[in-house]
Amino acid sequence: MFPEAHGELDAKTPFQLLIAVILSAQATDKGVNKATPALFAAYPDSKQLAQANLSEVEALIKTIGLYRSKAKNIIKTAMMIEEEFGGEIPRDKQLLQTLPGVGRKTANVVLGDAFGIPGIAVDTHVERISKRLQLVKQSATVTEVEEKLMKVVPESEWIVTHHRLIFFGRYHCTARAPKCAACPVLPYCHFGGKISSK
DNA sequence: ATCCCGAGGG
DNA sequence: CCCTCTGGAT
Repeated sequence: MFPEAHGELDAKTPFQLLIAVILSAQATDKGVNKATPALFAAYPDSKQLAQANLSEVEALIKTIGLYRSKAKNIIKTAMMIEEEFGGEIPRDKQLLQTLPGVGRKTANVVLGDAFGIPGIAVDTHVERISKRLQLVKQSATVTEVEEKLMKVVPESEWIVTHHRLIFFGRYHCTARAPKCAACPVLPYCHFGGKISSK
């Protein structure tokens, strides 16, 4: 079910992963992982969450941020999984994106981490690094970043590359105060270690 | 382009 | 205090 290395989100099933990824928008994995145990204890699967009370779900995920829209979205998503997809998570990017709260990035992560389907999800880290290393121009959209990376990286390594970029972005090439002095790819970086931590 | 939102880091 | 976090919908 889970082929191998996935992200740092805690989830026992594809459904829980889907919910966790929706919740992770503009939030840290750590923050999501703090809230999901209680959430999944109360609503372990789509059948349970589809019948959940809105304000109870809001209370459970409040600490994550953006909780009002996220509570509404995950309940509606659970309802759609039950009613339109027979209780199964669709293994298709377009179908996944019909679920509320699921966009291009979330769909890619779920397909890759739950089903091993190759793709490169462009999140804030991947976008930042691609631009600092000038793989794409500063004004590039997330879609352009995704296309560029898929062209440069062989398909068999898309998922691994994605996770490496995330890890690099989260712990080294951070948005604020990146650790340029100890950077392995400093010679390839346009900024050459002088990113003003503005 | 803007809104939604709280927690944690620097 | 201000910035950032595996964005998505309007």
